[in-house]
Amino acid sequence: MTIINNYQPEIIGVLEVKLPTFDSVFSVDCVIFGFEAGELKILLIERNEEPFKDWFALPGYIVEQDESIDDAAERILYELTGLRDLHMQQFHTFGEVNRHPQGRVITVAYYALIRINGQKELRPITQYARKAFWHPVNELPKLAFDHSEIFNTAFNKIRRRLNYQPIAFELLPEKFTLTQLQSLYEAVENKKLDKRNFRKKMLSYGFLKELDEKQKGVSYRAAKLYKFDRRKYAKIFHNETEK
Amino acid sequence: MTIINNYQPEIIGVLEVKLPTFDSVFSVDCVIFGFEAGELKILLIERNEEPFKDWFALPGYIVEQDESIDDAAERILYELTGLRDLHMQQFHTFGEVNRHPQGRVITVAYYALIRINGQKELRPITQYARKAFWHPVNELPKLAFDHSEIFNTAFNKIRRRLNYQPIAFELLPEKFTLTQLQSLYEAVENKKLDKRNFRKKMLSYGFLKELDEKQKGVSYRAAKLYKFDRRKYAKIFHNETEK
DNA sequence: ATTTAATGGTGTAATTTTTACACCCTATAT
DNA sequence: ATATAGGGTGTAAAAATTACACCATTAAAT
Repeated sequence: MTIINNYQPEIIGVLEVKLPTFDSVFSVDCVIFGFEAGELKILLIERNEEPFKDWFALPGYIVEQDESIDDAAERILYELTGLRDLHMQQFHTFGEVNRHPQGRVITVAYYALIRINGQKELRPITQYARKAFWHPVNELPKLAFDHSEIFNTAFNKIRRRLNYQPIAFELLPEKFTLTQLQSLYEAVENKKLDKRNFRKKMLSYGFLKELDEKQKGVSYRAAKLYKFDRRKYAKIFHNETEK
Repeated sequence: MTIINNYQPEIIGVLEVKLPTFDSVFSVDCVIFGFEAGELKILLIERNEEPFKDWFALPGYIVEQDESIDDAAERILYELTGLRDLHMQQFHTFGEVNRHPQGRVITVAYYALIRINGQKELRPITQYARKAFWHPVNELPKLAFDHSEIFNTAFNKIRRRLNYQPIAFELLPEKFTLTQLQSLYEAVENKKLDKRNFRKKMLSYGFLKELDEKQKGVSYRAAKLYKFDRRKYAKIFHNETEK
């Protein structure tokens, strides 16, 4: 049984006491989900640095000393992929001693869900990523570090949250059809749903706003477009927060 | 916009590259729930060290360099309270820059649910806690650091999980009555439940095993005792894991 | 102009789940 | 014996979920 042992307070000023420290690093990793062509995808980078140079990895890097981890997540995602202003949600911290080959690195993992369409080009700002790209969540390649495990944890999380958090609407364009919404649910849950029951249920919640617009550019009967009404949702569900 | 800047690889051996590091500390904090006398309680310590000397706080301390955070959580809880072999579950990491008055400390928070009765005495092993004790979750005092926020996050988490994870049984004695189970649900959800409906529903799940025993030492009609059947639960719910 | 291909859009009945609700039973203490 | 305190049970109404199939509309192809 190890007893906590390296706390040897040292008086610096009148009231300051130095914290016990050792070389340690923490990082954030981001699992960014998108939905395109009926497929669920995640954002990967191709690493340009050792270790795992040339491997695919989740966008992630080291947290600076003077930024919160939430801020770090936003900054790092931007620097590695060019994406910003997403609502990222922390979901788990991975702290195995040997998860990084070069030393002790604890990583806080975040996920976010975004619309792929209409996003500006993916373009890493730093040299640490050679490129960033979307990859379908089925048939994922091996990823650097323990990133496959991080991805699996994230996927399980959002799969579970899909049915009690309004996360689907973050993946779809602002205006979407009920069929698009349904195919997203089908992709995440990996099963077919009944069209009539799905529509009945979704509409019964009362937070979908039917627009006067229709789909355009399709070679078949155009579907009505809907919007997610965040205000109504908050009213109905008493603004339950999630942390 | 800060660009990642302090990664200056340095060749040490043939293949080793030094990681960028800075003084940083991470810790774990534990929110341990117990249930006693119809009340939900958590485990607090009275601090014996600056900062926040003499304050009440969640049991928590600094992770060692060579232990995983999961291991650290178990060790630290033991050292501060004398409790061990709980199943702790990580639930959130708190990373605000100024959450610790003496420097940058990121903390990974864990929760666990345990039976208070039959636990051995609470007895801190280290000097960092003067004592450890149970305190009802209603009327909690101000806690050190951001521990009140950590507690609130934990409480919201378990409140939500109560209805889709078998966590209630970790709080009760191995053999319990349906009334005890119900009063636990009522304490966590903070509302009265209907006795007949509650029993009907609980029993309908099929994972409660009725024993041939009855309650003892009560001055009224003794109630039947039940056990939670973990194997049946796993069968019924396909062993859904939670991370 | 007609046909084809592709998806849009709709209702009802059966089943299951949830809710609301009140009284007698039994063990102990007096 | 009786008072006390919680133990234990059923039914009907309402709500939610499931299963299930066909006609409508549009653009493109002919």
